[in-house]
Amino acid sequence: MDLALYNTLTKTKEVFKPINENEVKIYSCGPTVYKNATIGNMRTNIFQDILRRVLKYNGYCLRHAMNITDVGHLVSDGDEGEDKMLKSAKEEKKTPMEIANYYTQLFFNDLKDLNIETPEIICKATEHIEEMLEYVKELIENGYAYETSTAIYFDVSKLDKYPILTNVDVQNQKAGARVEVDKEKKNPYDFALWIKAPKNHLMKWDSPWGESYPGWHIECSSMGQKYLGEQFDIHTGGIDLIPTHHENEIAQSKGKCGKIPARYWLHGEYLLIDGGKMSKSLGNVYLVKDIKEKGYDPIVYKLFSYSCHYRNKLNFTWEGIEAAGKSLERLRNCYQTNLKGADDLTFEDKKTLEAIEERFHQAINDDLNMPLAMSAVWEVARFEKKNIEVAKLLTKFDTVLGIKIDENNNKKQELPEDILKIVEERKIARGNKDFQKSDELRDELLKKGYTVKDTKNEMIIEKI
RNA sequence: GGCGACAUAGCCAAGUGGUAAGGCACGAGUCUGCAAAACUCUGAUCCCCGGUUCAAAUCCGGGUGUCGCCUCCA
Repeated sequence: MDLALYNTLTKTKEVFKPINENEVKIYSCGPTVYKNATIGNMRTNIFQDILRRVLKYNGYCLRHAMNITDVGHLVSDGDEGEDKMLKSAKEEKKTPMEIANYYTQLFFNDLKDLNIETPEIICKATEHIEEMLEYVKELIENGYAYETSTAIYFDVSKLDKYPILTNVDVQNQKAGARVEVDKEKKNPYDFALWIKAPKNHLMKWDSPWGESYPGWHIECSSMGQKYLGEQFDIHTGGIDLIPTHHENEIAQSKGKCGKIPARYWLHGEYLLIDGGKMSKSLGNVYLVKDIKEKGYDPIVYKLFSYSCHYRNKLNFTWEGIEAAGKSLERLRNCYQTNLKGADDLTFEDKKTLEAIEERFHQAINDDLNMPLAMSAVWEVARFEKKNIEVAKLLTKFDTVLGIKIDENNNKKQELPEDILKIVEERKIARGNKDFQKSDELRDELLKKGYTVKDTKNEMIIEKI
């Protein structure tokens, strides 16, 4: 069954054909570790995780690299201004390295909470300064870069076409309409490859141009090439990276080796908050931590994101999270029910399940259509016959979903002794059909923060 | 000003030519001493107008509305 992916490069859905038959090489633009990753960032990571899992479902092996930007990301891409790492370091009175390590750790904690697979290769910008310098030198040798008093710039006019990802008329754009123009730049769209460090600049390295530091785009080009080669299969990132970062990565690669670094470019759309953009000024920036603090398993957010295709905007609301929370609970319950199910499956049943599995596979292979795939998942979850084979199929689906469907919602909790005592009393009262006392004890448990659910055979006590 | 996306039931959303997936909420029911949980059932002709077609939510034209990008951003 063919896997089709939407390629930003060609603006069409294409059948995916890897360069090497069995190993798919992917590069994902990772976090800039000077601040918390938001649930918006995480939507992109979830999308990338789905891509990984779908490729594996189709039998591919992966070589997936993701960078950690711990230097070189400027406040303004107009090439002046502070490095973000330095800005945070100053604000938090820490060294840039401390800041980077701290937020890198938080980032990986989020990935773990969301059950997102870690790429095979994690590469830090600060550990690849040599490679970046080499890359810039080659660009100069190839005639694609020039030096000014402040930086080494990439000369976009040397390219056959720029930009290629978006429809912008570079010639007729008003240069400097909103940003101050560096008079030494040859073209308004020229961007900095390497920047000469001002005095007192904290993060800087020796280079042929004195103490200096890398521009934003060069890290991805050089690390991508180092770990995946001059051209690899898939490059991913958020949609906002298209016009600047990815455009310039392509420019750099063309200047160095004449190739566009990846054949397929996949971009995840934005997450909206209450119908609009997430922004600090609106006070609607949420982190994974916030979802946890509201009492939800972070995986609820992951399941929530499956309600919408990755190339469409998804509107985040707490109502939506509540809905996804219910769904996750039901799915896990269904799995447990099937695990213990003893219904026999007929030949027809098996054929029905196979057909659903087929639909699931088609959905994920149709440009990772998770909303459609989920409808197949629900059909299996609601399958009238309860059998371990059904549970196994759900487990198979979960290799793509990654929602830990086999996690038991009702796992026994350690209850304090005073609570256990009340529970025992209530069991006796119910045994004697003393429902008045039973209800009183239920109220008492509620006051102490525990809910009670009576099922046929047992009493389920849960902490609120 | 330039570029682009979207508009489907109360909400989140699939579907891109043959008479509308799925989830949540609501309502009804089964079960239960009750409650909760669980389970079952129930809902839309697809922003408006015009056109193409045997046939359109789906294609074309024109409106209206919402949002995003063009400065850093997943």
